[in-house]
Amino acid sequence: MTISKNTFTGEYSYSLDAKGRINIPAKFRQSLSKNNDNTFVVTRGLDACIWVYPIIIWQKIETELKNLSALSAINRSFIRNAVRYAAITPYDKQGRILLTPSLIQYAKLEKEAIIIGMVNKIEIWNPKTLYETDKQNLKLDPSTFEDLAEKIIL
Amino acid sequence: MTISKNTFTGEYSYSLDAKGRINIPAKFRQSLSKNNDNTFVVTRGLDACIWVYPIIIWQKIETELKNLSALSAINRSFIRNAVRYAAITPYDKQGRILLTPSLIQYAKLEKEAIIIGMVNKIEIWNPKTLYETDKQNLKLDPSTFEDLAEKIIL
DNA sequence: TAGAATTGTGGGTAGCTGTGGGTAATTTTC
DNA sequence: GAAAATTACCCACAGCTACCCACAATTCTA
Repeated sequence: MTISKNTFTGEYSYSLDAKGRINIPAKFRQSLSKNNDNTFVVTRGLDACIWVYPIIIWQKIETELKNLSALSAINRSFIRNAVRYAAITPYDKQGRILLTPSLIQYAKLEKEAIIIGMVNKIEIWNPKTLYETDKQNLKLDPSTFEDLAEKIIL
Repeated sequence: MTISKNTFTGEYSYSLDAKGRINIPAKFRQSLSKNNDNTFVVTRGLDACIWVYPIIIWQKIETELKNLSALSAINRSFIRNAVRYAAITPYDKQGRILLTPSLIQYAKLEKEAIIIGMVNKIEIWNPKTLYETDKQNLKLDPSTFEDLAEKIIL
């Protein structure tokens, strides 16, 4: 099997139910390597969305965070935010994970949700917020985009 | 076999069926190297068409995207747009891949479709759109072509 | 040139996926 | 300690998808 594990791509539309559960696309679950024990870690994204990591990827991130210098104020605040809202959630028999009320509120999630594979992690968005963020991003420095595009897209 | 692997040339006319499946020309499938597991990746092209990559080429792109830091908002936006529309699709016993509704809509595909080999990737076009785009391109500044000519020896 | 193999296209179906809801166990509150 | 609220786990089911087979047209082969 050459398909890479713990790698996610594509955009999907799913719905958050009354209990705060949301389905992880079957393709994403199948991409999870066995040692993840059907478990993800959810936390606040740096954008107004929820980030979902396979647990073994998250563990690597935690180790890296520990190695960051504790002297820098930026680092301290980043670590605090990244770790503070993180929750471990195995998915149920139907493939759903449970989101915390705090995260649902942070991402302003309502019933409809967009799930995006971001290669090594997954993002959950309110469609409106995603649209607004896309619009904002168009204003970012275009030359940086072009540099990236030249380097990466074949 | 002297033909180089994962290289595609030529133009073909194929049809998209009611289920969103489209045949990949046999010559293109035969050109795929074994480690692709009969699998392509489809995504949005920069023009109004669908790009089809052999999966091992796409995986190189994924690896580079994984190495971009998520601390930068520009990086996040770039990754999101690069992978958002990408779908991994192995071809079936008849040699067809499945296109997502989103991509079909983006390329305005109807029943008839033109498939073009673009060396390291494949393009799928609505014939009308292709014709219009060709016409537009003739109006482009010819100096752009000359710039390219200096970089690429035909 | 006749037969064999391959190719492109259409369609059927079993099993999976996404979504809702129920219930017993557990925790919280008074 | 009892009642209320919350949580964890289970089942149901409609719709869809992946996989299979069929077949005509084309290409290959001897």
